[in-house]
Amino acid sequence: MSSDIENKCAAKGVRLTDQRKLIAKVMSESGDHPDVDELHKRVSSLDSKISIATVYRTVKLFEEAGIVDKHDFKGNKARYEQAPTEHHDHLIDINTGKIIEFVNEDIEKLQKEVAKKLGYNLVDHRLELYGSKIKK
Amino acid sequence: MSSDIENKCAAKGVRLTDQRKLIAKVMSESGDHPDVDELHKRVSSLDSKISIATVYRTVKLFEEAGIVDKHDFKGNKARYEQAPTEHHDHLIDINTGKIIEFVNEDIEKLQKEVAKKLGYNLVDHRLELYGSKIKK
DNA sequence: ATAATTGCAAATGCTTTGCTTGTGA
DNA sequence: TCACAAGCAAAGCATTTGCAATTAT
Repeated sequence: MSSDIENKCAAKGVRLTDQRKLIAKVMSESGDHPDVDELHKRVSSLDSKISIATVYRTVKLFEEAGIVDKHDFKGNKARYEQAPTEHHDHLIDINTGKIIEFVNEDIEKLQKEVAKKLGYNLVDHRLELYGSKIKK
Repeated sequence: MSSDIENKCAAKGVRLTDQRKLIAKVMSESGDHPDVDELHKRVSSLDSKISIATVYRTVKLFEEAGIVDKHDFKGNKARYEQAPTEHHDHLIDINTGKIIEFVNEDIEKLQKEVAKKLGYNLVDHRLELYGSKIKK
């Protein structure tokens, strides 16, 4: 019962400690985009002595290994999610904070074109939509 | 010789102090996207006693009045630019930090469509491309 | 006149880090 | 074994804020 992220760590040669295993497990099972405090809260219920510094160091480690993605949405602290197999962007509900993932190949293609036209290779991008629910 | 931003302040009923006038002037004349430190540096050459707290308070004030835009590009501190008349997005050169502005109506339209399809009205968005220059 | 603004320094909030002890391979 | 990781508290950095003095309208 090693978690998804745990397997990726093994594959990347990242040393697995008990704490990292717990953080990996919690992140693997999280369907949302928790911030460090929230992660620490969730992990603490499994190991009450884990320090928040360890959570910070671990998410950074995972991020640098390409195992998790970090997001800095407007006005919020950094949030994390397990690196997805297929890329997606985010729509943030400005009233509730709810995050919805979406994929749009046309936009992806246009971004590459724009970059190319400006003389650049697209290395990374950030696309976030902020919206309010349409009432009916 | 009142600056562009100064006029907008008057129009919005924002009280104009000497310090604010200087910050408005510097921002009006800036073609780039300076951060608060840089703004403070530029303003200090006109008034050496202006405090950085005032710069922070003023850019926030201008931002809330819709007079300047704030950008939090990846890995950098907040940068500011005079609110443009026509919207644009940014491409950031990951090697030099250079910022290039661009407009793409197709992407804009697609963003609205994506939001609508998810049941949201698009209120705001963030699109940043990170790229490296194509060598020839 | 007087409510708003400034400058300063202290406080904040998130994140990183130094150091000593503990531990995975 | 022993280089690396954890826990703790202190430090860092960008930004905000309390307060007394100053200023714009």
